[in-house]
Amino acid sequence: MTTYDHSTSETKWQSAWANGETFKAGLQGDKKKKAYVLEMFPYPSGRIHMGHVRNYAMGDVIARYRLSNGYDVLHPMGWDAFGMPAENAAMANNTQPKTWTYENIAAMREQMQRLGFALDWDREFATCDPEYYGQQQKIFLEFWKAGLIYRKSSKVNWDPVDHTVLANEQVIDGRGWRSNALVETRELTQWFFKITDYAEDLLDGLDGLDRWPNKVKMMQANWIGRSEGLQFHFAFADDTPCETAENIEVYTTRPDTLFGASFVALAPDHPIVQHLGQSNPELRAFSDKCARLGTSEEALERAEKEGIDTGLRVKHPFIEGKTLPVWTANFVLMSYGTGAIFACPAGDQRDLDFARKYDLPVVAVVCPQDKSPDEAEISETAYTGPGTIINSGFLNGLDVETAISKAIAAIEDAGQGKRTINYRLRDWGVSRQRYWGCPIPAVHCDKCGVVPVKAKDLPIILPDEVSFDQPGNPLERDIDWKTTLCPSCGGDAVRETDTLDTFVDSSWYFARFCSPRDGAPVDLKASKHYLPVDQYIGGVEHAVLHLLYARFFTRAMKDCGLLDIEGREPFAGLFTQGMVTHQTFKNEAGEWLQPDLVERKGEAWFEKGNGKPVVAGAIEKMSKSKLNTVDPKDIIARFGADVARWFVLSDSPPERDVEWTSAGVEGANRLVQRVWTCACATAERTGTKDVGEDLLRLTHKTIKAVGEDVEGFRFNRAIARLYDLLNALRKESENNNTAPIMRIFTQLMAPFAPHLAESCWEKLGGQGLVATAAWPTFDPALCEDEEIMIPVQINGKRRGEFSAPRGLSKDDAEKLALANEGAIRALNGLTVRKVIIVPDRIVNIVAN
RNA sequence: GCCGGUGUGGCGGAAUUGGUAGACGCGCGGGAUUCAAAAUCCCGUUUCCUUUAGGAAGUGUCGGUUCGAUUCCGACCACCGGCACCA
Repeated sequence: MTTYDHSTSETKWQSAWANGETFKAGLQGDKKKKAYVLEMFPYPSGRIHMGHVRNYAMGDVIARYRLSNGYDVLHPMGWDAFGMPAENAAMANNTQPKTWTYENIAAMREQMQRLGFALDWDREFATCDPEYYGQQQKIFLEFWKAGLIYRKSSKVNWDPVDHTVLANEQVIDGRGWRSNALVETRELTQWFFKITDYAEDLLDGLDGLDRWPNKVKMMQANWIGRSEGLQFHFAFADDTPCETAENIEVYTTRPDTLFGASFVALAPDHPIVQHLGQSNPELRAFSDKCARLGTSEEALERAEKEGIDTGLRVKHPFIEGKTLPVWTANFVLMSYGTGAIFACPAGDQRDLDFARKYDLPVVAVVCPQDKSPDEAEISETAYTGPGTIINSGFLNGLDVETAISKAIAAIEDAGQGKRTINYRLRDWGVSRQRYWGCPIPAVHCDKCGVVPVKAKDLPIILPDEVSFDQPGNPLERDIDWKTTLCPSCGGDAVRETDTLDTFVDSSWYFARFCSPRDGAPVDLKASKHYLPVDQYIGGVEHAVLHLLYARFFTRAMKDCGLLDIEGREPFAGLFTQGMVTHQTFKNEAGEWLQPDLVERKGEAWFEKGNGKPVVAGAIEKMSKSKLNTVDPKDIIARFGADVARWFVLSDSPPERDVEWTSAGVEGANRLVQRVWTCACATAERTGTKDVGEDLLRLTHKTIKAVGEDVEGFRFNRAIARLYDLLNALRKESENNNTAPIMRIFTQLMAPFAPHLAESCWEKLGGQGLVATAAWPTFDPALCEDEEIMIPVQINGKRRGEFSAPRGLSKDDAEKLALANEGAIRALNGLTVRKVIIVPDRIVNIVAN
């Protein structure tokens, strides 16, 4: 018997799998019974980290389990390879994004292959391959033809020093991350996908996603934010006409509170405010200040509520002669509804805070059930619940629901507005003023305007070499690349230099995996066979955007005839795993530091080597940009791939976040050695007697439980059960033939520690590869014990227990409980009032 | 700020979803083996009080429903994710 040598074993079995095309889709299992298992593909940052190992190990367990259960498994891998980090690296290291990206991909592929994942590498691609983004450009043209694409002006964060557009992430406290200049907002004409056309469809589709976590469905529903309400207009008061607008269009979900309206508020970037600002410096200053908050909704919402009176007044629609002041306020978003609201401070906390701050009137209009109208007055807390309408003319006495309908009817009758369904979801802006992305296949011609590139001229390939010595988008300065002929008139024209949001790349890659080398974006037969993805696995951080965009793409592609799929949903099953987090560190200059360059002395942290003080930051998900990643290479080198895989799955429930610690890796390594020792000892045993009934029962229970745990993503529990079975196996008498049980153990362990399992399988005389061996079955009769322990409680506290056969009658259970020694002791001096018996579970005696 | 989530021993966590709280692993303590160590094996390990045995408290905090609550309800606290140009 030798110690288990992981590196020999890994090399051996990885090449055996590769040579046997074990994980190639379409070659194993039953073609009619397919399983498409997919983990969200990684951004090629250069090195994999423990978060990747956890993510891909989970998918691998599922893929291997399905393979053992006779499925034709599609389990591919690729690279989400466009995006900003490549440009940043190019600037920092004087290299090209393309070079940097493909080198990273090579390094990460190598690391992943060492982990022995059951992947079909023949289907690999990167989104920055022209073969991929060329197909994406075809999709773009089809969407354009279908009316799903348009251009409009919208805001970007502008760095006035670097002359470049900044991502929200690059705006820190209102300043550019590199230049430290105060960020401005600029209007640019940009490309949009009409995702709002699918708002209702995307919302409805959530109902059918029974294998999605509720939290994700809820977040998506809230994001789409369907609301029913009233869109109507306020006419300007006679003494304050407005030059640019006839009236103010507002949207409200609470028209029942119109009588409580105390002001109208416009977004700071509302056209009316912009216009007034031209002649009102105070107003302009306010708009400018709001613009400096950047474009992120978070920044806008967290800013202190402020506003300014525009001086305009509007007529109240229901109260003759009453007018309301028109303010502009930073909590009103131009992007939602009409960019204008009416405020009823009594019924909305933000409106109330604002009204108190600027001394605007507050009139209670909804009286809660448990209060009388004179108690309904509002002080510091707005009332948003149900109740009876008061102080509201013709709506008085109605409940909220009825009042809403009646108010809408009144406005509609007066021709001032109509019932409207509104969505929070906005159209998807896909323009990026960057080089390292998929070029938008459009041409600007002075004569013909914006013209689509002809499909036969695709792909529009990015230039390989660009210069980053000036800020801004290198494509704009690349005259050779930019200059072209108009596809329509043949005259001189220029290419569109905006590239696509990288979310576009990841919105259909799962479909491309079905036929990765096809001349069309997706081969319809292949997509019909393999889609939808049966099990999609990725971080919760993608719960809204990526998943919503992919759902939109699936619908749009299907409607354009680019995709064939049963139903309209790309991911039938979704599992959102928790993140692997780690403390972040910064030096005095505010630069991120790697955890392994930092050491702790007492309560404080210092840089290793130079001893400079270090600021310990938040514990956040591992990400290359914050340098708080932990590379699995040391663990793999010391203990092997199986230990790394086993360890990341063994302790924490997959959906929970884990703070990274290597404490316990030795435990996983001990297990691997113990399994190998046990397998070797088993193979050498000569005992021929059947194993004991306890072990047999435990084995069947374990087969059942591990299967259920794997299907339910409870890998930590499955592993705990494997420990149990192994412990029992090791205690079994030398005289018994444990080989059949050890072979079952090996199979159950295989999805978690596949190399070790192959070695054990071979040692134990298993046929072929354990990877493709049929999953063991269990006998339900052996999964339940005949004798069970039943606890006895007195007044809810456990005082004893007795052993009894399963299915014991209630009468017998009561007798045995009352005769129980512990129960008798506890009942001393008490009178039994009631006995509660849950069969095969518990007996609770109530006494006093 | 808004939306979603999480909270159980020294640590990661388990608990058949309202029925014995702490499975399994890590760590720690004790022992065996060894010239010694490593490795391995065995035993113990929620806290506190009494020590064969027993009792009390205990699942972020406070309160509620129930014969019985980690599980259901209400309020609060802490942390994490997302917020449309990070991916």
